Amino acid sequence: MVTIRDVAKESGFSSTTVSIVLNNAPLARYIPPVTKKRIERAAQKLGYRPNQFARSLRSKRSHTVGVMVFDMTDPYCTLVLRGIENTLYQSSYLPILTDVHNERSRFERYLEMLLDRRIEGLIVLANWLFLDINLLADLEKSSIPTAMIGCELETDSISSVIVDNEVGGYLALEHLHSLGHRKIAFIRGPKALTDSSPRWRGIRNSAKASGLELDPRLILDLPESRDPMSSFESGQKLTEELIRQKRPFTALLAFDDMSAFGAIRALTRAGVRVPEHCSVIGFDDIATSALYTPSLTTVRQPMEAMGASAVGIVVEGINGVLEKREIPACHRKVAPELVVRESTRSLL
Amino acid sequence: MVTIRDVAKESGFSSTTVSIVLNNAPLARYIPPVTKKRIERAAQKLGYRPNQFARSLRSKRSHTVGVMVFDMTDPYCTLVLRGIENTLYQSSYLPILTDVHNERSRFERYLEMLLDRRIEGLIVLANWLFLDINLLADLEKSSIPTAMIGCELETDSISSVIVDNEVGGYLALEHLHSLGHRKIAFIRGPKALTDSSPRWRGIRNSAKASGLELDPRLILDLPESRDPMSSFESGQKLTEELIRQKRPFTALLAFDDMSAFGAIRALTRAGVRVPEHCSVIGFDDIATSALYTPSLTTVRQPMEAMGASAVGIVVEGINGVLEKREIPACHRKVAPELVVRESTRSLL
DNA sequence: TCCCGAAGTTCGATTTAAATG
DNA sequence: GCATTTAAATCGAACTTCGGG
Repeated sequence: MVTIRDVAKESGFSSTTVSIVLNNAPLARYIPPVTKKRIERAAQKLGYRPNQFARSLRSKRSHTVGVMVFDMTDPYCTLVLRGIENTLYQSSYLPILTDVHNERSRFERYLEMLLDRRIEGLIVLANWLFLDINLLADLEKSSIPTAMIGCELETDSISSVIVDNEVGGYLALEHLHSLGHRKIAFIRGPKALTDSSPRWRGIRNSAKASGLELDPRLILDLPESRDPMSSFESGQKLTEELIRQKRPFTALLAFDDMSAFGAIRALTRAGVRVPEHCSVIGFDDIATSALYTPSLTTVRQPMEAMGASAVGIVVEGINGVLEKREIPACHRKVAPELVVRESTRSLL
Repeated sequence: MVTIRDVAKESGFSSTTVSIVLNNAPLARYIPPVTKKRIERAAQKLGYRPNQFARSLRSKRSHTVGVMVFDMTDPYCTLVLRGIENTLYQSSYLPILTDVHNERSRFERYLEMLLDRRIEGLIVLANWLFLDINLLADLEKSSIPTAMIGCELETDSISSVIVDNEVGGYLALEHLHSLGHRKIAFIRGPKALTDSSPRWRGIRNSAKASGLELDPRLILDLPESRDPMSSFESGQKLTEELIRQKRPFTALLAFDDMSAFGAIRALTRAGVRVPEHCSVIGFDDIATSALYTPSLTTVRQPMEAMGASAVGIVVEGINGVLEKREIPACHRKVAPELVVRESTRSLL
């Protein structure tokens, strides 16, 4: 490996001067262009690559941000990660992505690894269940700026970025109602998911606002689970149940896109065509939703923007730490957006 | 930050002894249990966490493997990444994942960053186009064990793991033929993709073996593109063209699952039901394929296994470097598997 | 005083060589 | 020679201090 001393020797200057020139440090002002040229050419020639370990050891900086995802296979992740990656790239931080598979042991081990690598910030993508996160214990004392996406913590030391579930629920039902649907079935989220209750609140508010009455027998709940795939399967099962029940409904509002796909599968198999005989609306707008047949009407979470926003918070936090400013945690709630596609149709 | 010297002071021993004990180095044999206990308790008490930068600086090891993906939003990636992550986790290497968005500039910048971080191995997931990879230039001299997934290079310094496209193509057509289909439409891959030609070769071989004649007017090609989404759109467009042409066909063999989805969308919109009026088969078995309505019959690439296999090669290569053994590059071709679901149906 | 460059110290852990009883 | 411990050198870069012109 070629070191700074090799460059010094090759160029005929001391390693101090080489360091100053290559880093364009303040003192570089005084160094004549000829010297700079010579040094730069020497570095070029030898293929000098500063050792980041030495540099980090000295500077106590890693230019690294940890990213923990609870389940990479959840399609919800991909676009959020895109947003994170893009924004970090612009800030010249290198993300270190870990996937904890919703397992406590992995969570702990990866957290240790990230801490060992001296990450300067942390972004947690808590996309699916598994709650009793005692990040706090290990994190609060480390004073690493942290942002969670998709889940808000009571603590005020950890920032968060979440979608406004209540508005989203409201939009979804409002859309179905405006199309003339009155007999509507609902698949609610699992109770343990923090998204579930505000989303349902928005639905109830929307119902109240339009004078719609909700039939309790058309309201079902997804079971607890730590697997995104189960959302699909449960969506399918619950819808089959709904059909067996023979209570008529002309539209179905699913908790998320995955359960909506399950519902469509069940309906189609039962000979109920979507959207001709029954409209279906989802939530999230994952990549598959646009590709589905029929393409899915849904409430979009601005996932890339959410990822970018989390990075913004964390980078701001890092700057705060560097300048010894105290930056309070912030909690952002972003607005979702209705995306109308083929799976919903007007009764009018 | 608490250093080894703090632990030394706290325990009453020198930092040398502390290091020996905590690392359980060979010399630890001579150190009496009492001393060890004292040191361990001191470390515990202070919450000592060895500085990886200092350690890496000394040992010249990073315990890190770089992973470059050409496009994270390609659904093909997710499961491969799972396989990579899982296997690296077991080997105690930390993956550093970068997404180059199929952009040359990002590729180069991220490669620099990874090299700066002294990755000990590299895995490249070349899932979609963008060929003229001159990795070689930067990589061969660095002597970092490298494995590519999904794309085989002529060079023999870089290992590869690819699916046996020819077998896959064979399986796909054989399946349709065995169901009684004789008028079959084909959507081939873009010419620039290395997967395209062997896959087509397998199809032709299968046709020959069963005495099936291929109608050139039912054979279309996906255009070049560096966006996985375009595969869907093009699949849809080409199928619409096919339908407009009014040449009858009872089955369609798509290049990949995305184009198959596009085809299904086009067929469905045209009132052709899948699989009642037309069977469709894809390639890859991405996550969405099982969720689609109808669920997609396809040729599965064992993606997790491919990821794991690449890690195996790279870790083996790292061990080789450490022991100064010369490990030749290896090229693995894994067998695909037919997955029969709802989108294909027998004519018999 | 201003400009230029070098010698020496520091970061934190590992390792070699060596000093004790 | 053996068990036990440690001082000092090392890794590579950056910064502080200082001297010569």
